[in-house]
Amino acid sequence: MLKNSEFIDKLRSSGLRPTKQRLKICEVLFNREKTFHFTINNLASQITAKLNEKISLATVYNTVHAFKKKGYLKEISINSDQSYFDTNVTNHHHFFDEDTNELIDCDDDVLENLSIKKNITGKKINSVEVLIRVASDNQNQN
Amino acid sequence: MLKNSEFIDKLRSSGLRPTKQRLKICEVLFNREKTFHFTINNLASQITAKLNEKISLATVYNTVHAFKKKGYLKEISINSDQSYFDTNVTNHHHFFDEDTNELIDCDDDVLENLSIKKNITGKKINSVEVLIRVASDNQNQN
DNA sequence: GTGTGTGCAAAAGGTTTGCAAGAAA
DNA sequence: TTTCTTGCAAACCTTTTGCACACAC
Repeated sequence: MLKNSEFIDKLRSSGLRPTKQRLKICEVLFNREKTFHFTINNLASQITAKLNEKISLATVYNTVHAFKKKGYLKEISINSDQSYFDTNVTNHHHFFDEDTNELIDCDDDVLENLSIKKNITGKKINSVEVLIRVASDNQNQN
Repeated sequence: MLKNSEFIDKLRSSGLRPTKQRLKICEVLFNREKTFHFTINNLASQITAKLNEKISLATVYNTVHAFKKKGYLKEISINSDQSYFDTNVTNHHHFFDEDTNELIDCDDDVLENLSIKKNITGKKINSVEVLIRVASDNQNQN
């Protein structure tokens, strides 16, 4: 629940100009109690719905990528036709509900003592992502 | 290292007609010592290279999806502009080398005692995928 | 003023689809 | 002969790009 002036500071301190569009996007992304997951289209719709205003898709893409680069957003790996992002940038994992295409955060106690015992020589680990795919219990798979 | 007649049986028993194209794709995918990772374009190139023959991209897509559906292939979740598949359909995890866009299988001892302690109510777990992104140790991330 | 950001439309790139011709059963 | 499969091109959809205009500094 940040104020507009806080967004302006945040952007400026990252070297991003606080433009009208970026502030709108901040408002939709960060001015809420809980973190959440979204796709670009998803986000564009929310901007239109919440703010009664349209921002060019190209600008939404630009901004989301800029925010990701600055560490304000995380991209989640799912095989899907579109990219999912998360405003929760802390280290955590996900359930993916294949019935609804919904992403759900894992609580810390879902995956206790996950640890990587070995690594590729000469490489450093950038991230460890666990995705647990779930579906309705009585669903016919085929 | 399967023979052609084995592919024919395998396909027929899955309800897939053993067409010339599917057998060629089987040959490239399964007639080798080790399992491997590929993208569709990747696979199409290998078909052209190894068999000196071109198979329509649409057919490659069809076949790969049919094989995935039958459980002969696994799709790997990576945020990338294309889909990665694995001929190793056993339960295992991956490193993804962000420098080279290369997938590498995790040995079993990389992730010991990984276990899911809780699940979403009313859902069953279809899969648990761990992706460890790595990059060159001295790479400047920005 | 200078450099960055925006927005539109067009392009790109991977994937899917429609449909007619061909092959398997 | 009936059904499934192939192959091509076109369609599709998400994402990226080029460029002129506008805005932040």
